[in-house]
Amino acid sequence: MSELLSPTYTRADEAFDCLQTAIVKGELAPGEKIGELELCSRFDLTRGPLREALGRLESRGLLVRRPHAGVKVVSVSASELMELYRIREVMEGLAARQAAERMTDQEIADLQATLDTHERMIDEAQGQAYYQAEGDYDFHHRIATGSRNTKLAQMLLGDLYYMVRMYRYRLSTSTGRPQRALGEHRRIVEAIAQRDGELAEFLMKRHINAARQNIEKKIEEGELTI
Amino acid sequence: MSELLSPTYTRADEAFDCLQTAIVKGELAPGEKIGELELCSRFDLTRGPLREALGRLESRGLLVRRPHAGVKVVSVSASELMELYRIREVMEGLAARQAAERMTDQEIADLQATLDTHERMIDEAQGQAYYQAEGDYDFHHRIATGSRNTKLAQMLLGDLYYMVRMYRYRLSTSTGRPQRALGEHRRIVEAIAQRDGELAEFLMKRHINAARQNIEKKIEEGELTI
DNA sequence: TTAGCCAATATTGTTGACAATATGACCTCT
DNA sequence: AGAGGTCATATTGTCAACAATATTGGCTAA
Repeated sequence: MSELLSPTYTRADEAFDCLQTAIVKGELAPGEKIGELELCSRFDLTRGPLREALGRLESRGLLVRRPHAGVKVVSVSASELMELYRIREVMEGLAARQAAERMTDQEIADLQATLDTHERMIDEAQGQAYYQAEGDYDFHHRIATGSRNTKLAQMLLGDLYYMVRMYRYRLSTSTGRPQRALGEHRRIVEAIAQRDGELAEFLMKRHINAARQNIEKKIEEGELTI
Repeated sequence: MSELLSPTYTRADEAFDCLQTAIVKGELAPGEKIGELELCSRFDLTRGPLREALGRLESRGLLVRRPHAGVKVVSVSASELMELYRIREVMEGLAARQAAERMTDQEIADLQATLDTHERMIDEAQGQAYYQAEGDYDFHHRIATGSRNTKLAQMLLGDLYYMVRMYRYRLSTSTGRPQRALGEHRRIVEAIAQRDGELAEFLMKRHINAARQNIEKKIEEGELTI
Protein backbone atom coordinates (compact mmCIF):
# COMPACT_ATOMS: atom_id res chain seq x y z
CA MET A 1 0.00 0.00 0.00
CA SER A 2 2.07 2.92 1.25
CA GLU A 3 5.16 0.84 1.89
CA LEU A 4 7.24 3.27 -0.06
CA LEU A 5 6.30 6.29 1.99
CA SER A 6 7.57 5.13 5.32
CA PRO A 7 10.89 3.28 5.36
CA THR A 8 9.65 0.94 8.04
CA TYR A 9 6.11 -0.21 7.77
CA THR A 10 4.71 -1.84 10.85
CA ARG A 11 2.02 -4.50 10.98
CA ALA A 12 -0.27 -1.98 12.61
CA ASP A 13 0.11 0.36 9.64
CA GLU A 14 -0.59 -2.53 7.34
CA ALA A 15 -3.68 -3.47 9.32
CA PHE A 16 -4.85 0.12 9.31
CA ASP A 17 -4.50 0.48 5.55
CA CYS A 18 -6.12 -2.87 4.84
CA LEU A 19 -9.10 -2.18 7.04
CA GLN A 20 -9.53 1.37 5.84
CA THR A 21 -9.61 0.42 2.19
CA ALA A 22 -11.84 -2.57 2.94
CA ILE A 23 -14.31 -0.27 4.66
CA VAL A 24 -14.13 2.38 1.96
CA LYS A 25 -14.59 -0.16 -0.81
CA GLY A 26 -17.53 -1.68 0.98
CA GLU A 27 -15.93 -5.09 1.47
CA LEU A 28 -16.86 -4.60 5.08
CA ALA A 29 -20.45 -3.45 4.96
CA PRO A 30 -21.74 -0.69 7.26
CA GLY A 31 -23.41 -2.10 10.34
CA GLU A 32 -21.65 -5.39 9.84
CA LYS A 33 -20.42 -6.86 13.08
CA ILE A 34 -17.00 -8.37 12.72
CA GLY A 35 -14.85 -10.42 15.05
CA GLU A 36 -11.19 -9.78 15.65
CA LEU A 37 -10.09 -13.32 14.92
CA GLU A 38 -12.02 -13.26 11.66
CA LEU A 39 -10.23 -10.08 10.64
CA CYS A 40 -6.92 -11.60 11.66
CA SER A 41 -7.32 -14.62 9.41
CA ARG A 42 -8.76 -12.52 6.63
CA PHE A 43 -5.87 -10.07 6.45
CA ASP A 44 -3.24 -12.41 7.85
CA LEU A 45 -2.52 -10.37 10.92
CA THR A 46 -2.13 -10.96 14.61
CA ARG A 47 -4.38 -9.42 17.20
CA GLY A 48 -1.96 -6.90 18.68
CA PRO A 49 -1.41 -4.76 15.60
CA LEU A 50 -5.02 -5.32 14.60
CA ARG A 51 -6.30 -3.86 17.85
CA GLU A 52 -4.02 -0.89 17.47
CA ALA A 53 -5.44 -0.32 14.00
CA LEU A 54 -8.97 -0.72 15.32
CA GLY A 55 -8.24 2.00 17.84
CA ARG A 56 -7.11 4.37 15.13
CA LEU A 57 -10.11 3.63 12.96
CA GLU A 58 -12.47 4.12 15.87
CA SER A 59 -10.83 7.44 16.61
CA ARG A 60 -11.44 8.46 13.01
CA GLY A 61 -15.06 7.47 13.23
CA LEU A 62 -14.97 4.70 10.64
CA LEU A 63 -16.05 2.06 13.12
CA VAL A 64 -17.47 1.78 16.60
CA ARG A 65 -16.44 -0.58 19.37
CA ARG A 66 -18.37 -1.72 22.38
CA PRO A 67 -16.22 -3.27 25.09
CA HIS A 68 -16.41 -7.02 25.07
CA ALA A 69 -19.15 -6.83 22.47
CA GLY A 70 -17.16 -6.44 19.28
CA VAL A 71 -16.61 -3.94 16.55
CA LYS A 72 -18.89 -2.90 13.73
CA VAL A 73 -18.46 -0.66 10.73
CA VAL A 74 -20.13 2.68 11.19
CA SER A 75 -23.33 3.19 9.25
CA VAL A 76 -24.05 6.73 8.23
CA SER A 77 -27.60 7.78 7.57
CA ALA A 78 -28.63 9.94 4.65
CA SER A 79 -28.98 12.99 6.86
CA GLU A 80 -25.54 12.41 8.32
CA LEU A 81 -24.10 12.19 4.83
CA MET A 82 -25.67 15.54 4.08
CA GLU A 83 -24.09 16.93 7.23
CA LEU A 84 -20.72 15.74 5.95
CA TYR A 85 -21.24 17.83 2.85
CA ARG A 86 -22.04 20.88 4.97
CA ILE A 87 -18.73 20.43 6.72
CA ARG A 88 -16.92 19.90 3.45
CA GLU A 89 -18.47 23.09 2.14
CA VAL A 90 -16.89 25.34 4.75
CA MET A 91 -13.62 23.43 5.10
CA GLU A 92 -12.92 23.09 1.42
CA GLY A 93 -13.97 26.68 0.93
CA LEU A 94 -11.19 27.61 3.32
CA ALA A 95 -8.82 25.23 1.57
CA ALA A 96 -9.55 26.83 -1.79
CA ARG A 97 -8.98 30.31 -0.41
CA GLN A 98 -5.67 29.38 1.15
CA ALA A 99 -4.66 27.39 -1.92
CA ALA A 100 -5.21 30.51 -4.03
CA GLU A 101 -2.88 32.38 -1.72
CA ARG A 102 -0.21 29.73 -1.37
CA MET A 103 -0.03 27.22 -4.19
CA THR A 104 3.04 27.49 -6.37
CA ASP A 105 2.66 28.29 -10.07
CA GLN A 106 3.86 24.77 -10.78
CA GLU A 107 1.18 23.23 -8.61
CA ILE A 108 -1.48 25.30 -10.35
CA ALA A 109 -0.16 24.18 -13.74
CA ASP A 110 -0.30 20.57 -12.59
CA LEU A 111 -3.82 21.09 -11.38
CA GLN A 112 -4.88 22.43 -14.77
CA ALA A 113 -3.18 19.50 -16.46
CA THR A 114 -5.11 17.17 -14.21
CA LEU A 115 -8.35 18.74 -15.33
CA ASP A 116 -7.32 18.32 -18.98
CA THR A 117 -6.84 14.64 -18.32
CA HIS A 118 -10.23 14.40 -16.70
CA GLU A 119 -11.81 16.15 -19.65
CA ARG A 120 -10.32 13.67 -22.09
CA MET A 121 -11.55 10.80 -19.96
CA ILE A 122 -15.05 12.15 -19.90
CA ASP A 123 -15.05 12.81 -23.64
CA GLU A 124 -13.80 9.37 -24.44
CA ALA A 125 -16.17 7.97 -21.83
CA GLN A 126 -13.63 5.42 -20.74
CA GLY A 127 -14.70 4.05 -17.42
CA GLN A 128 -16.43 7.33 -16.94
CA ALA A 129 -17.85 6.75 -13.51
CA TYR A 130 -14.68 5.42 -11.99
CA TYR A 131 -12.42 8.07 -13.38
CA GLN A 132 -14.90 10.78 -12.62
CA ALA A 133 -15.04 9.73 -8.99
CA GLU A 134 -11.29 9.25 -8.69
CA GLY A 135 -10.63 12.39 -10.67
CA ASP A 136 -12.87 14.39 -8.38
CA TYR A 137 -11.01 12.99 -5.42
CA ASP A 138 -7.70 13.90 -7.03
CA PHE A 139 -8.86 17.47 -7.61
CA HIS A 140 -9.99 18.03 -4.05
CA HIS A 141 -6.93 16.24 -2.74
CA ARG A 142 -4.60 18.65 -4.52
CA ILE A 143 -6.39 21.71 -3.25
CA ALA A 144 -6.39 20.41 0.31
CA THR A 145 -2.64 19.90 0.27
CA GLY A 146 -2.17 23.12 -1.67
CA SER A 147 -3.69 25.06 1.21
CA ARG A 148 -0.43 24.53 3.13
CA ASN A 149 -2.65 24.17 6.17
CA THR A 150 -1.39 20.97 7.73
CA LYS A 151 -4.26 20.34 10.08
CA LEU A 152 -6.87 21.26 7.49
CA ALA A 153 -5.39 18.84 4.98
CA GLN A 154 -5.14 16.18 7.65
CA MET A 155 -8.78 16.55 8.61
CA LEU A 156 -9.98 16.55 5.02
CA LEU A 157 -7.79 13.73 3.75
CA GLY A 158 -7.76 11.68 6.90
CA ASP A 159 -11.32 12.03 8.09
CA LEU A 160 -13.90 13.43 5.72
CA TYR A 161 -12.80 12.09 2.35
CA TYR A 162 -12.73 8.50 3.55
CA MET A 163 -16.27 8.74 4.81
CA VAL A 164 -17.46 10.42 1.63
CA ARG A 165 -15.63 7.95 -0.58
CA MET A 166 -17.20 5.13 1.38
CA TYR A 167 -20.54 6.24 -0.01
CA ARG A 168 -19.14 7.14 -3.39
CA TYR A 169 -18.34 3.48 -3.88
CA ARG A 170 -21.82 2.55 -2.84
CA LEU A 171 -23.60 5.19 -4.92
CA SER A 172 -20.99 4.48 -7.59
CA THR A 173 -21.96 5.40 -11.11
CA SER A 174 -25.11 7.27 -10.37
CA THR A 175 -23.56 10.46 -9.04
CA GLY A 176 -23.49 11.72 -12.61
CA ARG A 177 -23.08 15.30 -13.77
CA PRO A 178 -19.44 14.97 -14.80
CA GLN A 179 -19.33 17.76 -17.39
CA ARG A 180 -20.96 20.22 -15.09
CA ALA A 181 -18.65 19.31 -12.23
CA LEU A 182 -15.66 19.65 -14.51
CA GLY A 183 -16.79 23.13 -15.51
CA GLU A 184 -17.05 24.08 -11.86
CA HIS A 185 -13.60 22.67 -11.25
CA ARG A 186 -12.22 24.77 -14.07
CA ARG A 187 -13.68 27.97 -12.70
CA ILE A 188 -12.26 27.24 -9.29
CA VAL A 189 -8.80 26.67 -10.75
CA GLU A 190 -9.14 29.89 -12.74
CA ALA A 191 -9.81 31.79 -9.53
CA ILE A 192 -6.83 30.13 -7.89
CA ALA A 193 -4.62 30.95 -10.86
CA GLN A 194 -5.69 34.58 -10.56
CA ARG A 195 -4.86 34.41 -6.84
CA ASP A 196 -8.40 35.41 -6.04
CA GLY A 197 -8.89 33.57 -2.77
CA GLU A 198 -12.27 35.08 -2.01
CA LEU A 199 -13.70 33.96 -5.34
CA ALA A 200 -12.11 30.52 -5.08
CA GLU A 201 -13.74 30.05 -1.70
CA PHE A 202 -17.12 31.16 -3.03
CA LEU A 203 -16.95 28.89 -6.06
CA MET A 204 -15.78 25.90 -4.06
CA LYS A 205 -18.58 26.31 -1.54
CA ARG A 206 -21.11 26.56 -4.35
CA HIS A 207 -19.60 23.52 -6.05
CA ILE A 208 -19.91 21.33 -2.98
CA ASN A 209 -23.33 22.70 -2.21
CA ALA A 210 -24.45 21.71 -5.72
CA ALA A 211 -23.07 18.21 -5.23
CA ARG A 212 -24.94 17.94 -1.96
CA GLN A 213 -28.21 19.07 -3.51
CA ASN A 214 -27.69 16.64 -6.36
CA ILE A 215 -27.39 13.71 -3.99
CA GLU A 216 -30.21 15.00 -1.83
CA LYS A 217 -32.50 15.17 -4.83
CA LYS A 218 -31.67 11.64 -5.89
CA ILE A 219 -32.33 10.37 -2.42
CA GLU A 220 -35.69 12.12 -2.33
CA GLU A 221 -36.57 10.67 -5.71
CA GLY A 222 -35.78 7.26 -4.35
CA GLU A 223 -33.01 6.65 -6.88
CA LEU A 224 -30.55 6.21 -4.09
CA THR A 225 -31.09 4.31 -0.92
CA ILE A 226 -28.79 4.62 2.05
CA MET B 1 -12.29 10.24 34.34
CA SER B 2 -15.25 9.30 32.18
CA GLU B 3 -15.91 6.06 34.03
CA LEU B 4 -19.53 6.96 34.45
CA LEU B 5 -20.21 7.47 30.77
CA SER B 6 -19.35 4.00 29.59
CA PRO B 7 -20.46 1.07 31.72
CA THR B 8 -17.25 -0.79 31.02
CA TYR B 9 -14.12 1.24 30.91
CA THR B 10 -11.13 -0.50 29.41
CA ARG B 11 -7.50 0.10 30.26
CA ALA B 12 -7.02 1.49 26.79
CA ASP B 13 -9.70 4.13 27.43
CA GLU B 14 -8.03 4.94 30.70
CA ALA B 15 -4.66 5.25 29.00
CA PHE B 16 -6.16 7.45 26.32
CA ASP B 17 -7.79 9.83 28.79
CA CYS B 18 -4.70 10.01 30.99
CA LEU B 19 -2.38 10.77 28.12
CA GLN B 20 -4.73 13.23 26.50
CA THR B 21 -5.18 15.30 29.63
CA ALA B 22 -1.47 15.05 30.39
CA ILE B 23 -0.67 16.43 26.97
CA VAL B 24 -3.31 19.14 27.16
CA LYS B 25 -2.20 20.24 30.62
CA GLY B 26 1.38 20.36 29.47
CA GLU B 27 2.58 17.66 31.85
CA LEU B 28 4.03 16.10 28.75
CA ALA B 29 5.79 18.95 27.01
CA PRO B 30 5.61 19.36 23.23
CA GLY B 31 8.60 17.89 21.47
CA GLU B 32 9.36 15.78 24.51
CA LYS B 33 10.41 12.28 23.59
CA ILE B 34 8.87 9.71 25.85
CA GLY B 35 9.39 5.99 26.22
CA GLU B 36 6.58 3.48 26.47
CA LEU B 37 7.87 1.86 29.65
CA GLU B 38 8.22 5.28 31.27
CA LEU B 39 4.59 6.03 30.44
CA CYS B 40 3.55 2.63 31.73
CA SER B 41 5.09 3.17 35.14
CA ARG B 42 3.91 6.76 35.26
CA PHE B 43 0.25 5.97 34.64
CA ASP B 44 0.35 2.43 36.01
CA LEU B 45 -0.52 0.76 32.74
CA THR B 46 0.71 -2.13 30.69
CA ARG B 47 2.08 -1.79 27.21
CA GLY B 48 -0.81 -3.34 25.31
CA PRO B 49 -3.50 -0.83 26.18
CA LEU B 50 -0.91 1.93 26.15
CA ARG B 51 0.02 1.21 22.57
CA GLU B 52 -3.62 1.17 21.58
CA ALA B 53 -4.05 4.59 23.17
CA LEU B 54 -0.91 5.85 21.45
CA GLY B 55 -2.42 4.81 18.14
CA ARG B 56 -5.55 6.80 18.83
CA LEU B 57 -3.62 9.86 19.91
CA GLU B 58 -1.40 9.68 16.86
CA SER B 59 -4.47 9.46 14.68
CA ARG B 60 -5.78 12.60 16.34
CA GLY B 61 -2.53 14.41 15.72
CA LEU B 62 -1.61 14.95 19.36
CA LEU B 63 1.60 12.99 19.05
CA VAL B 64 3.84 11.53 16.38
CA ARG B 65 5.47 8.12 16.28
CA ARG B 66 8.46 6.96 14.34
CA PRO B 67 8.73 3.18 14.09
CA HIS B 68 11.30 1.79 16.51
CA ALA B 69 12.31 5.32 17.37
CA GLY B 70 9.72 6.30 19.94
CA VAL B 71 6.91 8.73 20.39
CA LYS B 72 6.99 12.44 21.01
CA VAL B 73 4.33 15.01 21.77
CA VAL B 74 3.50 17.12 18.78
CA SER B 75 4.88 20.63 18.85
CA VAL B 76 2.82 23.18 17.03
CA SER B 77 4.46 26.31 15.73
CA ALA B 78 2.94 29.74 16.04
CA SER B 79 1.90 29.74 12.41
CA GLU B 80 0.28 26.34 12.79
CA LEU B 81 -1.66 27.61 15.79
CA MET B 82 -2.93 30.44 13.62
CA GLU B 83 -4.00 27.91 11.02
CA LEU B 84 -5.97 26.12 13.70
CA TYR B 85 -7.88 29.33 14.33
CA ARG B 86 -8.63 29.67 10.61
CA ILE B 87 -10.17 26.22 10.70
CA ARG B 88 -12.09 26.99 13.85
CA GLU B 89 -13.42 30.11 12.20
CA VAL B 90 -15.20 28.27 9.39
CA MET B 91 -16.18 25.20 11.38
CA GLU B 92 -17.56 27.03 14.38
CA GLY B 93 -19.27 29.45 12.05
CA LEU B 94 -21.11 26.49 10.61
CA ALA B 95 -21.78 25.15 14.10
CA ALA B 96 -23.29 28.46 15.17
CA ARG B 97 -25.52 28.59 12.10
CA GLN B 98 -26.78 25.06 12.61
CA ALA B 99 -27.16 25.64 16.34
CA ALA B 100 -29.40 28.62 15.60
CA GLU B 101 -31.56 26.36 13.47
CA ARG B 102 -31.63 23.36 15.76
CA MET B 103 -30.99 24.09 19.42
CA THR B 104 -33.98 23.64 21.68
CA ASP B 105 -35.32 26.61 23.60
CA GLN B 106 -34.15 24.91 26.76
CA GLU B 107 -30.62 24.60 25.46
CA ILE B 108 -30.59 28.27 24.52
CA ALA B 109 -31.81 29.20 27.99
CA ASP B 110 -29.05 27.08 29.52
CA LEU B 111 -26.53 28.75 27.27
CA GLN B 112 -27.66 32.18 28.43
CA ALA B 113 -27.50 31.03 32.03
CA THR B 114 -23.97 29.86 31.43
CA LEU B 115 -23.00 33.30 30.21
CA ASP B 116 -24.56 34.86 33.32
CA THR B 117 -22.36 32.64 35.42
CA HIS B 118 -19.32 33.65 33.43
CA GLU B 119 -20.19 37.30 33.88
CA ARG B 120 -20.41 36.95 37.63
CA MET B 121 -17.07 35.19 37.67
CA ILE B 122 -15.42 37.92 35.69
CA ASP B 123 -16.97 40.66 37.86
CA GLU B 124 -15.88 39.00 41.02
CA ALA B 125 -12.53 38.26 39.40
CA GLN B 126 -12.38 34.89 41.09
CA GLY B 127 -9.73 32.88 39.36
CA GLN B 128 -10.47 34.99 36.34
CA ALA B 129 -8.04 33.41 33.94
CA TYR B 130 -8.97 29.84 34.71
CA TYR B 131 -12.69 30.38 34.64
CA GLN B 132 -12.46 32.55 31.58
CA ALA B 133 -10.60 29.82 29.71
CA GLU B 134 -12.86 27.05 30.93
CA GLY B 135 -15.93 29.18 30.45
CA ASP B 136 -14.93 29.94 26.90
CA TYR B 137 -14.48 26.23 26.31
CA ASP B 138 -17.88 25.54 27.81
CA PHE B 139 -19.53 28.08 25.53
CA HIS B 140 -18.03 26.71 22.36
CA HIS B 141 -18.67 23.17 23.53
CA ARG B 142 -22.39 23.81 23.89
CA ILE B 143 -22.69 25.35 20.47
CA ALA B 144 -20.80 22.49 18.84
CA THR B 145 -23.12 19.92 20.34
CA GLY B 146 -26.11 22.16 19.72
CA SER B 147 -25.41 22.04 16.00
CA ARG B 148 -26.80 18.48 15.98
CA ASN B 149 -24.09 17.75 13.45
CA THR B 150 -22.46 14.63 14.84
CA LYS B 151 -19.32 14.69 12.76
CA LEU B 152 -18.85 18.43 13.17
CA ALA B 153 -19.11 18.16 16.94
CA GLN B 154 -16.78 15.18 16.90
CA MET B 155 -14.14 17.04 14.90
CA LEU B 156 -14.36 20.17 17.02
CA LEU B 157 -14.49 18.47 20.39
CA GLY B 158 -12.26 15.54 19.56
CA ASP B 159 -9.62 17.20 17.46
CA LEU B 160 -9.41 20.95 17.41
CA TYR B 161 -10.32 21.94 20.95
CA TYR B 162 -7.72 19.67 22.48
CA MET B 163 -5.01 21.22 20.39
CA VAL B 164 -6.19 24.73 21.15
CA ARG B 165 -6.57 24.01 24.84
CA MET B 166 -3.07 22.61 24.86
CA TYR B 167 -1.86 26.10 24.10
CA ARG B 168 -4.43 27.77 26.28
CA TYR B 169 -2.82 26.11 29.25
CA ARG B 170 0.55 27.29 28.12
CA LEU B 171 -0.46 30.86 27.30
CA SER B 172 -2.71 30.64 30.36
CA THR B 173 -3.65 33.96 31.91
CA SER B 174 -2.39 36.22 29.21
CA THR B 175 -5.13 35.64 26.67
CA GLY B 176 -7.03 38.43 28.37
CA ARG B 177 -9.95 40.37 26.97
CA PRO B 178 -12.59 38.54 29.01
CA GLN B 179 -15.24 41.29 28.99
CA ARG B 180 -14.95 41.82 25.29
CA ALA B 181 -15.17 38.08 24.61
CA LEU B 182 -18.20 37.82 26.86
CA GLY B 183 -19.92 40.59 24.95
CA GLU B 184 -19.25 38.76 21.70
CA HIS B 185 -20.60 35.58 23.22
CA ARG B 186 -23.78 37.39 24.24
CA ARG B 187 -24.38 38.71 20.75
CA ILE B 188 -23.89 35.26 19.29
CA VAL B 189 -26.41 33.78 21.70
CA GLU B 190 -28.84 36.59 20.88
CA ALA B 191 -28.62 35.69 17.22
CA ILE B 192 -29.17 32.03 18.04
CA ALA B 193 -32.15 32.89 20.23
CA GLN B 194 -33.63 34.81 17.32
CA ARG B 195 -32.99 31.79 15.11
CA ASP B 196 -30.88 33.94 12.83
CA GLY B 197 -28.39 31.37 11.60
CA GLU B 198 -26.71 33.64 9.09
CA LEU B 199 -26.00 36.29 11.71
CA ALA B 200 -24.85 33.73 14.25
CA GLU B 201 -22.38 32.37 11.73
CA PHE B 202 -21.09 35.84 10.92
CA LEU B 203 -20.67 36.81 14.55
CA MET B 204 -18.98 33.55 15.47
CA LYS B 205 -16.52 33.87 12.62
CA ARG B 206 -15.72 37.43 13.66
CA HIS B 207 -15.36 36.36 17.27
CA ILE B 208 -12.81 33.68 16.48
CA ASN B 209 -11.05 35.92 14.02
CA ALA B 210 -10.68 38.54 16.77
CA ALA B 211 -9.27 35.94 19.14
CA ARG B 212 -6.78 34.89 16.48
CA GLN B 213 -5.67 38.46 15.83
CA ASN B 214 -5.34 39.01 19.57
CA ILE B 215 -2.95 36.10 19.93
CA GLU B 216 -1.14 37.01 16.74
CA LYS B 217 -0.52 40.51 18.01
CA LYS B 218 0.82 39.27 21.31
CA ILE B 219 3.14 36.91 19.54
CA GLU B 220 4.44 39.71 17.34
CA GLU B 221 4.96 41.90 20.36
CA GLY B 222 6.99 39.15 21.92
CA GLU B 223 4.67 38.77 24.87
CA LEU B 224 4.07 35.18 23.97
CA THR B 225 6.60 32.67 22.85
CA ILE B 226 5.65 29.40 21.30
C1' DT C 1 41.48 15.88 15.42
C1' DT C 2 37.63 14.52 13.02
C1' DA C 3 34.83 11.72 10.15
C1' DG C 4 33.00 7.38 9.32
C1' DC C 5 31.94 2.79 10.72
C1' DC C 6 30.73 -0.95 13.85
C1' DA C 7 28.82 -3.16 17.67
C1' DA C 8 26.38 -3.17 22.15
C1' DT C 9 22.25 -1.67 24.22
C1' DA C 10 17.99 -0.14 25.08
C1' DT C 11 13.63 0.55 23.15
C1' DT C 12 9.95 -0.67 20.20
C1' DG C 13 7.19 -4.20 17.49
C1' DT C 14 5.14 -8.67 17.76
C1' DT C 15 3.40 -12.85 19.42
C1' DG C 16 0.87 -16.27 21.97
C1' DA C 17 -1.23 -17.50 26.28
C1' DC C 18 -4.32 -16.12 30.16
C1' DA C 19 -8.30 -13.59 32.37
C1' DA C 20 -12.66 -11.15 32.17
C1' DT C 21 -17.04 -10.26 30.15
C1' DA C 22 -21.11 -10.18 26.91
C1' DT C 23 -23.98 -13.18 24.28
C1' DG C 24 -27.21 -16.78 23.57
C1' DA C 25 -29.30 -21.10 24.67
C1' DC C 26 -31.56 -23.77 27.89
C1' DC C 27 -34.23 -24.43 31.83
C1' DT C 28 -37.44 -23.22 35.38
C1' DC C 29 -41.19 -20.86 37.26
C1' DT C 30 -45.39 -18.28 36.87
C1' DA D 1 -46.96 -20.61 26.71
C1' DG D 2 -44.26 -16.75 27.92
C1' DA D 3 -41.00 -14.40 30.82
C1' DG D 4 -37.20 -14.39 33.63
C1' DG D 5 -32.96 -16.20 35.21
C1' DT D 6 -28.76 -19.01 35.02
C1' DC D 7 -24.95 -21.21 32.97
C1' DA D 8 -21.82 -22.51 29.10
C1' DT D 9 -19.41 -20.64 25.37
C1' DA D 10 -17.19 -17.71 22.46
C1' DT D 11 -15.17 -13.37 22.04
C1' DT D 12 -12.74 -9.51 23.74
C1' DG D 13 -9.38 -7.37 27.08
C1' DT D 14 -4.95 -7.95 29.23
C1' DC D 15 -0.48 -9.47 30.10
C1' DA D 16 4.39 -10.97 29.88
C1' DA D 17 7.98 -12.99 27.10
C1' DC D 18 10.38 -12.91 22.46
C1' DA D 19 12.15 -10.75 18.14
C1' DA D 20 13.53 -6.83 15.43
C1' DT D 21 15.36 -2.31 14.88
C1' DA D 22 17.14 2.58 15.86
C1' DT D 23 20.23 4.91 18.74
C1' DT D 24 24.57 5.81 20.97
C1' DG D 25 29.02 5.21 22.30
C1' DG D 26 33.50 3.78 21.17
C1' DC D 27 36.92 2.65 17.88
C1' DT D 28 39.65 2.98 13.76
C1' DA D 29 41.56 5.30 10.04
C1' DA D 30 42.53 9.30 7.30
